[in-house]
Amino acid sequence: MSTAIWWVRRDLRLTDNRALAAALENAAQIIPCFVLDPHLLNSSRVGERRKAFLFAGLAALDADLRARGGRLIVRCGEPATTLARLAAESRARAVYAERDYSPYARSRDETVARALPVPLVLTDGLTIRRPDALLKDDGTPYTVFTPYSRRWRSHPPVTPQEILPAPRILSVPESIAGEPLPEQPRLDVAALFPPGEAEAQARLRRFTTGDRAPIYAYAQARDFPALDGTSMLSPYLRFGMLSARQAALAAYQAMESAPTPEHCAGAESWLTELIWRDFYYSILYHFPHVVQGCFHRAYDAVAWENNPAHFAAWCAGATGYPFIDAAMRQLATIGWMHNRARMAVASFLVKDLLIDWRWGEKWFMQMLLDGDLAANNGGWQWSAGVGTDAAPYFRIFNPTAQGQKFDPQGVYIRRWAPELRLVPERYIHEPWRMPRSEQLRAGCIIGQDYPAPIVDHAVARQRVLEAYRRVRSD
DNA sequence: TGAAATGTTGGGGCG
DNA sequence: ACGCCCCAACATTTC
Repeated sequence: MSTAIWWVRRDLRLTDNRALAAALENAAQIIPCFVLDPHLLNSSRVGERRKAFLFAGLAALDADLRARGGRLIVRCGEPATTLARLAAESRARAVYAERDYSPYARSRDETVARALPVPLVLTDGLTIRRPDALLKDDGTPYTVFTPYSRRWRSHPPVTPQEILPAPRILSVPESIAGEPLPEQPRLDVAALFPPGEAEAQARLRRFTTGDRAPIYAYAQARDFPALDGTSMLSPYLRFGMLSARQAALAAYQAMESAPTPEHCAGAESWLTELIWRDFYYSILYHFPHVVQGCFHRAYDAVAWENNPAHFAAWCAGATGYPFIDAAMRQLATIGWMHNRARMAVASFLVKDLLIDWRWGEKWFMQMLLDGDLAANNGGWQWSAGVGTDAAPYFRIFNPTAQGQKFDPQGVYIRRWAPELRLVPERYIHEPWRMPRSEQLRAGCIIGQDYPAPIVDHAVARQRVLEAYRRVRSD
């Protein structure tokens, strides 16, 4: 009886999984195997919460496999030796996996391919369009989002036929044993982000189907962090509990059945976010130096202040700017942050505090359930104005104005920074302006219950403009 | 997927 | 009626 290994990495799903499908096409029995790679588990960029989400996701995948007659085999160790041993033990004829694009993943896969006695077959599926197949006419990669997205959209829409159904039944050899997952604190946000493919599918359906689907309001609602206007699918896409291609299909279908052009625009703008995701994978693939430093290398020379006390205040949500602090506490509390808020806090760290964007990038990786190298790195470089398609360096968010625009009544602020709950609306974005009597009435003494601003925005703005000006060539 | 600084215009108050 | 100032509202430029 022929056997193949399905090497599960960040594709924790049975639906629309080309690696799984290819394994099943070529073998009567498969071994779904997740390798706990010490390099990743001990990385300082992998937070406990994301690890817990992964482990719970593996348990969910195991349950889904068992419902189909299979199970998940977990092995611990270096992928090359672990998989070579498993291949020998099981007499597998090949190993199938979904292609990944980070420099680490690519070199790991090369090492694994060399170590295996059988072929390592890599399939598409992490992105919607292949990074190496979406190039400018001159054969070079895109470095600006808008033309990239234009070319991306010029491809035919994703069709339902492309989405591979989950296998109904599969068979795993009895003789193969796994190891238990190491002890791990349980996922404290499991109620908010239940791990697993079933939840991912349910969310996608809820977000994209019906005339009143949230996707239709996305273009307007997505900018207001107090609203429930986004899909909150990012952790699921991060671990492949949902295929990005299936998400794109849902967006196309919503566009097609949109009742009005405005509704259609909502679905289009959600699709644009999926295209951003593809774009940043493409950047990571073609320009791997972004992992270490700025896409535009000149900005590596910016003289950051890197004040550790300021960084600690930013991490803790204690900068004195309510919108920033609410966002940072949301991140620390639930392992997720609204995208509008991500842009604001990133701008604040880099432009107001003059701290190296890589400090913020790393903190996000440690805290986010959806922490993903390509998207996170791309987003940070964009915010810092040092990356592809960068916001010009002088595009500096005003931390107060961002709150006033996108959380006018301070609903989001009050939710995440409860010491400000009783602050009147006219002071909610600038509580330091409250007269003493108002502070007493609101039970919020500035400097005691809530910090005074740690920097003056107007001063900080001039400082960062000067710091960037110094490294510019033109 | 900004925001601040600067420039322009036009209405109204007022001597 | 006129010129002047103020300033809001909007437009443009600049970082």
